[in-house]
Parts: sequence; structure tokens; C-alpha cells
Amino acid sequence: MADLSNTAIADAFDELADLYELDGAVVHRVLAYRTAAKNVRSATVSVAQLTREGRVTSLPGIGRTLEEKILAMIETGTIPALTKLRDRIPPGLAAMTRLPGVGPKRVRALYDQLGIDSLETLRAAAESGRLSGAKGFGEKFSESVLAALDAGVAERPAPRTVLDTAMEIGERVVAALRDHPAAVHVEIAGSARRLADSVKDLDIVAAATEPAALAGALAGIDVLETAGSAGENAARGRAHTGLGIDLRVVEPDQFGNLLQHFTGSAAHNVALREAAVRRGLHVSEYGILDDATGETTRCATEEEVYERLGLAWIEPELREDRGELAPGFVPPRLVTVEDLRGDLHCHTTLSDGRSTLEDMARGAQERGYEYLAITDHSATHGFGDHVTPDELRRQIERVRELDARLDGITLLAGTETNILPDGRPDYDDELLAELDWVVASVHTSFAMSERDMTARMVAAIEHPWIDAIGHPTGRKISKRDAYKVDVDALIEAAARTGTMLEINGAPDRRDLNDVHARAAAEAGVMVLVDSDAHDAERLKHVRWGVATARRAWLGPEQIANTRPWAEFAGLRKRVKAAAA
DNA sequence: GCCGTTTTCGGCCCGACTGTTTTCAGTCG
Repeated sequence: MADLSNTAIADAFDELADLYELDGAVVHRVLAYRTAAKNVRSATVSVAQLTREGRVTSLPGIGRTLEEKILAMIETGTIPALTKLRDRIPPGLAAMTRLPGVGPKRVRALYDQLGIDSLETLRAAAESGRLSGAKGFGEKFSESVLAALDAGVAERPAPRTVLDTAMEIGERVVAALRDHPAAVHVEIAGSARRLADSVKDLDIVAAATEPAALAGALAGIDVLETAGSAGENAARGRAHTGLGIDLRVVEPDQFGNLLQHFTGSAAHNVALREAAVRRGLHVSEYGILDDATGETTRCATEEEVYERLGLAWIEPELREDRGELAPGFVPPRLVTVEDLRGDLHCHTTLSDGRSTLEDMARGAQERGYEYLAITDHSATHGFGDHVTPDELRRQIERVRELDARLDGITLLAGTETNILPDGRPDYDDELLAELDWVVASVHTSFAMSERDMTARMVAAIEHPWIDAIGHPTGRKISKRDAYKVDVDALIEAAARTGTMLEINGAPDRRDLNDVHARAAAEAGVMVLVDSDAHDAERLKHVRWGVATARRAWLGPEQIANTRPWAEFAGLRKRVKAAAA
């Protein structure tokens, strides 16, 4: 296995794009590398494998030249052009482009004119006044560069806000704006509307009878720390959390154009507009210009925008240019929170949960679930809230007793067993066999090699009493990367053994991610959407798991826990094995 | 460097803002 990963190929193409850009290559060549990197990153099959089979040019954005570069990576581990560019372009130049207002062209000019090749030499030039003497660079430029350097902008990656926090703020801003007398429509747009993992800032779009009046109302909303005008009919502010908020307001007859434009993604809009140009139409946030008539059509709704372009309306979660604009695209019926009939991963006070067994059961009933698996942490969890085998046996009794008393819901006695470094679960098979349901997850020894971690997790997937793998990559959005693991190998093993893979709904996990979840479903793996709730209130976190499933194009038939209990029960590996 | 109801060359989304400019290039979203 241990093959050249899609991520490694995409990283190489992104680096090539950055270096070619600094080298002064034509922008479209740079763009070609960026597009290729994006498409490789979101491919649901192994791009290295495709390349060996001679089929990689079927991937959009990959032609003969990039095919050769991937082949070079497979055969030699590197790309000659990349090695050469790294020798020629000083490594400090890329960091300089992270400063606001400083792009590849200016970096190149500073390097050529003044020999500036790092943040340090840039600061020295600005402080000595040498910077504003360069051709095309004035006093203002020098000042803004120093301000940005002092603020440490170039060292720290721009902070991103996890979607649940962004949505909480966004929903409050939207509600407040809708209360304004001038408001006609107010919606969250941007990556938040597409339900991305995290957002850089929050885009809110609105239609109003008096646009300027509504734009001015942003400043009065309590979640905002600061707000001010940002041109006519626009406002910009910052929430107390530091999240930037942009508001744009138009007349009602342009609201569809504005919402479509600001929902993005950039890649979706570029692809959409390129296709429109071929039909003689030019799309912007203000309307659709028809070359033939010279007239601009304004659209009050998004549906009208897509209809004018000969397309059916596309769900925001799909707008990533991952096939939703391909000819013959049929809009999929995406899974919703209401489709879920059970939750297979939650905790109680027995381990680190905050709610009792009874409260979790009641919470599930209030959500209308037909089944709930109680999956407390296991024997080696640590933190003082591990569950010994004897304690788990007593919990099985309690779950069975409560299940007998409750009507309308089936409680499953389960566990979230730790996958030990050697791949074994941390309870005996005998005990696991007594349970109704076993989720297995990695909670320790994250720093293994990819080969060892993959072997560890494949062993767990092959274990007869492990029904599902929880949060399969261990990532924490904006906090830590996934551990090194070959997800393709996990998917293959899960498909082969009938083991389910989870989309964990904890807002900072959403693990599997959208790309992996789509690949898993395409491989025939049954995907779960779970809350991983640690109290009854957080059972609602399935919202974020459903968001990821939708971004993965998944419908209810691909999510195991949309099934009624009678059907789900038979999908469990332990039941299928017993029947075989 | 890719790609094709303007196909194998000549295109490649659209608009706003900024600063350094007398008409625009670069950056950003």
C-alpha cells in the first residue's frame, strides 16, 4: 500500500503554483496548477493509481504535462521542475505574499529592484526608508507593510472560526436585521452557507426597501464589537470573538444575483461564469448581461439566476466545482437531520458525559429517534473516567432494564472502545460479544507512522465485534491535523468487512470529512452520522455531521442510521456475520 | 497549462478598491 497520496500530489502542485507565480509565469499557468491541486485533493480515488492506469487525464484540470509530473513523483519521489524552482526562488518570498496588499508581482519587484528576499530584509528596507524609493512603491505602502509586520500577520495564519460558532453569531445577526423595518430578505452567504468546516469571515446579504438604512443597522447589533460603513449599502464589523462580518444590501430585484455571488465558492462561480460566457452571458453580483441584446437581467431569486443559465438550482453545500456543473448533473436528494432515526455514539456520566443514561434516552426520544446506542469510553480511557469490564457489565444491565421500561425507542448497550496501538480493542472479545453495538476509536498514540497507524486501524476494522469506527482520522478543525493514516485503505477494509465508518458530528471534528465520506460511500461503505454527544443537549450536534454528509453529496440511502431500527439492526456486522 | 455547441489555437469570471498614477497595475474576494 503506502502509495503516493492525493494530498502529496496536491501539495506539490500548490507549491509549483506559488513558485511559478513568484517566477513571473503567466497567471493562467499558475491557475492551472491551483485548479489541478484542488481537483487532486478532492478526488475520491487514488490519483497515483489512476496515473499508473493511464487514466489520470480524465480528471478535470489534468493534461499531458501534469500527468508526466505525477509520473515523475511516482517514479523518483520528486518533480524536476519543482527542484529547479526551489533552487531559484528564495524561500522567504512566499512568506512576504501573506502580507495584505502584497502579492507575487510586488514581491518579485522588490526582490529584483532591492534584493529583498525575506520578511526581515523587508522590515529593514521599510524602516530605513529605502522601500518607498522603489519604483511603484510609495510612503503608504511602506507604512502598511510595517503595520502588518508589527501585527505579526505574516507569521500567523489567518485565524478561522469553526462553523458552529460562526453560525451562532450569523443567525443572531440575521435575526436582528430581519427585525428592521426596511428588511425584505436577509441571509447568511459565503462558506458558512455552504456549511464548510470553518470560515474566515461571515458574509451576510440582504435586500431592503432602503438599502442604506439596513446597512447602517449592523452597528447596533449586540454580538458586534465594532461596525462601520464600508461604502454605499455595505457595512463591515467584527464580532466580540474577532470574527469579521461583511454585510451587503441591494434592492429586492437583485437579491438573487447577490446571494448567488456571495455564496460562492470562488471555484463554483468561476466555472459557472466560464460556462455562461460560452453562451454569451456575463454573470456578476449585479445581474446577467446578455451579449446578444446588451441587456442585463436582474434576478430576485437564486433559482432565477440558475434558470437563466439553463441550470437547475444547486444546493449551496455542493457549490465547490466538484462536478455539480458538469453536463448531465442530476441534483441529488441530500440527507437531512429529519432523516435520521437513531444515534450510535454518545456518552453518559458513566464515563465523561454530563447527562445520565435516563436523560440521554429522554433526549433521544424528544428528537423522535427510534434507537440510541450508549457508547461510553472504555477500559483504558484514562482521565479518571475509564470504564472497567465489570462496570460495563453493570451498565449493560442498566441499559437493558431501562430499554424494557421505555416505549418507542430501542436502547443499545454499547461502548466506544479504544483501539490500542497494536490494533486490538481494550475489552475482551467475550465482553464485546455481550454488547449490541461497538464503536472503536483511536484516542492514544497519535504519532505513529502512516504505515503503522493504517495497520492498527485496519486490524480494528477486521475485528469481528467492532461494528463501526468513530472519528476515523482524529482531526480537530482549526486545532490539530488528522493523524497520519491511509484513509483509502480504511475505506477498502471497511467495504470488505461490512464495518461502518462514522461522520462524527462534534462541530470541531466532522470526521470523516466531506471528501473522505464521499469516497467511502462510493466504495459501498455504510456511513453513520453520529453526535458523539456528551450531554443530552448536544445530541443536536448531528446537524454538523449531516452538513458534512451533504457536502459529500450523500443521500439518506447512503447513511445507515436513516434506516428504521428493524433494518438497521440487520446491517450490523455482528448480525450479518451470525446470519452468514 | 488546460480545453473545445466559436476544438488543436487562442482564449481562460467579474467587479471594487488602493495607491501611485495622469490611465492603470496589482490585489482581493
